[in-house]
Amino acid sequence: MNGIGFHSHDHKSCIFEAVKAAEEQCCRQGLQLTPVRKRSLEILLEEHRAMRAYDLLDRLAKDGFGSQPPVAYRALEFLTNNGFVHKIEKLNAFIACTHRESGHMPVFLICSQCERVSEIVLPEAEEIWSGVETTSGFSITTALLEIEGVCAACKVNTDK
Amino acid sequence: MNGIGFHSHDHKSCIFEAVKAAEEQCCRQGLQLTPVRKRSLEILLEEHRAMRAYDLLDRLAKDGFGSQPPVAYRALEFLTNNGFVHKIEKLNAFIACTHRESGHMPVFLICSQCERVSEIVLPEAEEIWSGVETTSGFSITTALLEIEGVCAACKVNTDK
DNA sequence: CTTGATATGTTATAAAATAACATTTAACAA
DNA sequence: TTGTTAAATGTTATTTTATAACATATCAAG
Ligand SMILES: [Zn+2]
Ligand SMILES: [Zn+2]
Ligand SMILES: [Zn+2]
Ligand SMILES: [Zn+2]
Repeated sequence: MNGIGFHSHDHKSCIFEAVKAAEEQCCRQGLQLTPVRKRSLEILLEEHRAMRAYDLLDRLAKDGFGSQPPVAYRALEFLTNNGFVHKIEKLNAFIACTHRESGHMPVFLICSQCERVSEIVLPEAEEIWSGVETTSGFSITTALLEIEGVCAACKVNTDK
Repeated sequence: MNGIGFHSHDHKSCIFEAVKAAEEQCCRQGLQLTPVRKRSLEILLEEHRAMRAYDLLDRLAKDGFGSQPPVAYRALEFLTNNGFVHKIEKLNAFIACTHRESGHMPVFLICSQCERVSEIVLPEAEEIWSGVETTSGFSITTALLEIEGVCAACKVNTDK
């Protein structure tokens, strides 16, 4: 067990399950989870935090893959396009998805102190988005919700 | 009148009012709305769309201000810190705020076709954010909600 | 007048992302 | 088999976005 993403969990099985789910989804949808793509997903899952593209690139290069920016950006494009990874725009960084429901619109809590990022479920989200569509006549394709602040753990530390 | 931000409005008075409000707020809070800062706000208000920092810089340089990146970035930092301008993270671009309530958390609709951006009010927002705080123990400082899709006008054009 | 704080200006550099093109790989048709 | 394609990977070069570092100017307080 390991304290990550604001709370402890069994990280090894979490990686294993996520990779397996990705493999299955790729199989079903005829997508190619090639070595560099799979390894990128694994690295992001292992880190379990928002990683910048160039940090991922370093890791990939050490593992014998190409060492130039497009190597990382292409893998990230594939992974984000297919929902395995999300981009945190505020951080120019990427994080492995921790929710297996396809097509969900991710919501992130970003702690300014420990820099950890937690992907949460906002049950009201769908309802809100459809309300916006109704009142504005705007057809939503993607919604990005990034919430910045101080996580519970850091608050405790600060109080001391 | 001019079609901007998904709907028509009196743009000149909209600029005038916003600049006046900024001046008053700066006066009240002891902030300095210096020439370059004021001009930056005016340009963003005139454009009434998301502008990239280097586009703003070009405009400032033409108006006799400095021509190097920090000139634009510093003005933008002042304006965003004080709520006169918002950054659209998805576009790496900046847009003048169209809501005068201080401390509001902005919500943006970004049209993928015409690239126009509209800042909207989401009445449920405060309630949702505080719900997140309660359930997660996370203290929110800022929330970023960027919604991408197709605006009503572009939908009509596409249907034709 | 001096000092310190704030703002502006510059040069240089860092960080993030993409364009363009060559090479490889694997599936497929002739 | 062999030629033909499409997808993926690799590289070099460049663009786009943002900041560091430092010099100069402005102005109010002491
Ligand atoms: Zn997710
Ligand atoms: Zn934290
Ligand atoms: Zn606003
Ligand atoms: Zn549109």
